[in-house]
Amino acid sequence: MSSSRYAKIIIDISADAVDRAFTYRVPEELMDKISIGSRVSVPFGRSTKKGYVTELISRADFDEERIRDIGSLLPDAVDAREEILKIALFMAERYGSTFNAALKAALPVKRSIRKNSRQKDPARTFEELCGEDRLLPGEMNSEQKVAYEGILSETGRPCLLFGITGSGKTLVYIRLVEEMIRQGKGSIVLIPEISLTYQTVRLFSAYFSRRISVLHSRLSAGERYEQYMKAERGEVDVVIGPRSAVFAPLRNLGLIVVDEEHERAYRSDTSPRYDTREVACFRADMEGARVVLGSATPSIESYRKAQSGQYRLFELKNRAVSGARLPKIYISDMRRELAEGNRSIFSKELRELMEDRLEKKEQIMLFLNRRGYAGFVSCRSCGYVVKCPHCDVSMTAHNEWYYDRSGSRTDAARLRCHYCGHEAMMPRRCPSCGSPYIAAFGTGTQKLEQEVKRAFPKASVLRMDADTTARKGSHERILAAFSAHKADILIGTQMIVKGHDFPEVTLVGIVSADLSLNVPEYDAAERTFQLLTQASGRSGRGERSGAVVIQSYEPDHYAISTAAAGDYKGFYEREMSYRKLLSYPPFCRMLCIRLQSEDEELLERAARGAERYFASELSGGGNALIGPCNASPYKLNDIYRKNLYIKQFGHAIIGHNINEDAVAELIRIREALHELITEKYRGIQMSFELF
DNA sequence: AGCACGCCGACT
DNA sequence: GTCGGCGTGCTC
Repeated sequence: MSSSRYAKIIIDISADAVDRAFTYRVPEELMDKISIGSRVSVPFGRSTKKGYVTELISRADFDEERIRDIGSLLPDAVDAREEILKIALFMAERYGSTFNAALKAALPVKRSIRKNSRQKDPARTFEELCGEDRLLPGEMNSEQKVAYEGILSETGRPCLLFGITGSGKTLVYIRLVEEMIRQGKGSIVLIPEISLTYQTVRLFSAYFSRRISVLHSRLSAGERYEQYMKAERGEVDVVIGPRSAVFAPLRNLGLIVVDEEHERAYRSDTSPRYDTREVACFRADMEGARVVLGSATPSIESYRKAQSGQYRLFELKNRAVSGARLPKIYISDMRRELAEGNRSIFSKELRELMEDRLEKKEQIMLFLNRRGYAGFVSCRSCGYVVKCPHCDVSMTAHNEWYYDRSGSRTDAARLRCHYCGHEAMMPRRCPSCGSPYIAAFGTGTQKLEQEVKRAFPKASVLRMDADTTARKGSHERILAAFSAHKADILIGTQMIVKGHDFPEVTLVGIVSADLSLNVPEYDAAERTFQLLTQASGRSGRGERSGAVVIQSYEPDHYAISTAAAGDYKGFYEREMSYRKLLSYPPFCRMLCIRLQSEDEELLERAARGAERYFASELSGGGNALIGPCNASPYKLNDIYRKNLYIKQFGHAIIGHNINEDAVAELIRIREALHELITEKYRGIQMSFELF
């Protein structure tokens, strides 16, 4: 370190033009203080900027005359550890972001905590929350032991822990973390999202109460920073948190667990659009740690990797708690219901089972993946559909009420855009033809609630969706009320499905399985299967056995039939043959290039330009371009969006480790198109996603 | 990201 | 004549 007279420094500006290292001279007094990852202040142009030291070198690699001195070493700033720099470099390369943007994703913002008397250590808060119902794990059963021993004996490969709901994956994680602690190593446990009631969080916080850091969305920037520094200082053995926790600066990392590995939340939706599982594997490989991916419904790509030997597979096929039975699953064919004259939201089966459960004072959950009152508003005379003026989507009707000047309650329908939040009045007459026959169609959770109340007037109903949980704490309040059996029926969107344990629920109704099946994405069936499996798992968790009703207009679809049969492998086979037929991942690697601009015409030209460039320079060698096509929605917040998809399946047939070559090829294509667009079509925003 | 340099339109 | 528009290019 003593001979390092120069430092390569990445300046803290997220722009392509400066996203490279600049060389600075290390002043005498900083020579023994600066190391890789140091946060420094440097003169840049005519201003002063912050930056990170990425390399120390002894000889100048730039015109000596023009090299400037490092200004100062920033006191108590968040230095990046060398591993984090390497991860950021990997992310910048793989996901096409700037190095800076990657570093920003990986490092917390330094912010001091406003010392507020009510603020506590988040781990403590969880401990108290768990209170008397300390959920202490017991002994592992034989399946769990096999997985545990196997994971510990595996070196090099990530492990996929495929365990049905209730098979006790968490106990395996806990024992692994304990073993790591015994070996003096730290662990990171990733979960798709943190809610106060999430079981894995509760178990971990109760079990590792002191030396755990819990990162959740309610932490302020200061608290987050504090938790980060605790890990940095070696004060914790376990960090549990969402995807960003994969960057936790634990010393001597031994294990990364990715729980519910199939969840979408593991893909970042802002640049850098990283896949947490890939980052976890990269980091673990670099630091000699193990990776465990756990799921009851593994993602197609992970299961495929387990099949091809890239991952090692462990299965938990039995429920850990004896006596817990799997629910009975009914599929209601809504076409037949309609043909038989049933035009209501409920199939005959669902209605009868609901009546039965209400009579027995058992609880019901109804799942519908659309909030608001109705999906769209349209004119029955001319067919006009009310659209958001800023987005290319139909407005959703919402029922709202307010107290007018005289103090009486008034109901009013309002229209809302679920993408940008734009609101408008429900028109009384068609804005296009003036006809009064304008009405709301389709069903959202609000309308479902209304229909439930009408059909079952004596039942008490709770609704949980983005609209009823807007205020802080309402999420927990609704779940607590339902848990205490203050309501018979809980209606909700996605958010009621995730990991909650209500022993008195003996009926789950999936009001429309088709909503997620019919989204225009290649993995719609996979996501439907996961959703149905997860929702079904909510029923009959206690002593009484449960039932599930799946309503669909497409009841023979394999995603529905295999989910109903609890047949993961059957689903996997069908889905794989579909993916193969249409050349979708994992039979290729796919790069999505998103272009956007306020200028629709410029966007059109850029997309065509990219298409032509691909055709003349990049096609062949197993590459194929799909598109350009309009993104969904085409216009969002007054910005037009188009996508191009490039598939790379030249190496796919080989089966083993196809991915890295294909990814390298797609990165090459991405760089070429990035250059083209930035040079020739200024004003176009560009981002990438890798599948 | 900033900031300067540079080359064309309407104003003190 | 010059003030100022933002296209282009550079920052160790």
